[in-house]
Amino acid sequence: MASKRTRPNAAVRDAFRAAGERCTPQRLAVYKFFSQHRRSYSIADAVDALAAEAIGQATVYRTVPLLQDLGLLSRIHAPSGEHRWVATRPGHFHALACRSCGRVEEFAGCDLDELEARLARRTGYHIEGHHMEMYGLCRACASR
Amino acid sequence: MASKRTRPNAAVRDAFRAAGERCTPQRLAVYKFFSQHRRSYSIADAVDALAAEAIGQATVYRTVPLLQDLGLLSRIHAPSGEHRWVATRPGHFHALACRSCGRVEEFAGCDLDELEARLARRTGYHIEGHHMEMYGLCRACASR
DNA sequence: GTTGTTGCAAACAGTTTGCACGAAA
DNA sequence: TTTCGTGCAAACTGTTTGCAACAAC
Repeated sequence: MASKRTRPNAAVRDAFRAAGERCTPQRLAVYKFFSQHRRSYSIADAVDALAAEAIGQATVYRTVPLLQDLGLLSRIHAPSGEHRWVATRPGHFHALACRSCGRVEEFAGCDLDELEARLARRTGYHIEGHHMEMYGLCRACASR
Repeated sequence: MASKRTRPNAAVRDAFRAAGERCTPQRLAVYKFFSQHRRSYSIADAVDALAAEAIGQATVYRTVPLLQDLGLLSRIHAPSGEHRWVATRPGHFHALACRSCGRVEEFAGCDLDELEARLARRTGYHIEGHHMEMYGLCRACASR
């Protein structure tokens, strides 16, 4: 199950290579941090945790957008406005996030094509994409 | 049409009163700034523009969340991650935003109830809400 | 060997806060 | 007259950058 969501080191390595980016232990560690659990983290979380491996905060700040460009990480918006990050498979992605523990479920089918077409017709906009997230409480947090 | 989207001073005044908040010229000016055009602005935009009326930035920073609580302002997320704000009617709100000029169209019907129910069933989450935005280019920006 | 990456610390930007004054109720 | 809001400036938080040493290729 985890193998469907996260990628083994070799695959991450290939993603770097394909993009002409160097594969360093620090970058692998940043990806590993975010992909260890199926949940979102703030950059501060990552900086704190990775300091234990002597990885500097500048490296974390530089690596997160890189992983995003490679499609390995996605930004989500907590209801509070805070930005958080989740390890994801490349491609269209939506999150259902628990606002209490940070746990995240991915889902793909969002059925927004028809709504998009209708809005485009009504407004004359050229619609390029959308951003959608659901939030609430996971089963464990709800029953607490 | 504008009267449907923005509110006359008296209505804004009432919104403050109803919430037990004082109605000051500064607060009215902040709301007026955001509601003047059907588009989104960053807080920096508001600070710059309102400095001309001798309104301090702390006041802007304090007033924006207040207007949000009153349902007069909504936060949207530019694809870049930047936060922007739009004057809106209270209630369920979605934005279709032009990423070039900042113009915003409101729409309400998002048809996500069924998807929400399906996800809740599948994941066991108690879903409290969602966040959805569309972005692209408005007609004017697309034909340029 | 060449080029890109890292860690550090300093710089920077955006946001919040303490306080004395002034305005709303 | 009391209470709350405002403006200013300082403080604070989160993020970015310059640079010398170092590691990937």
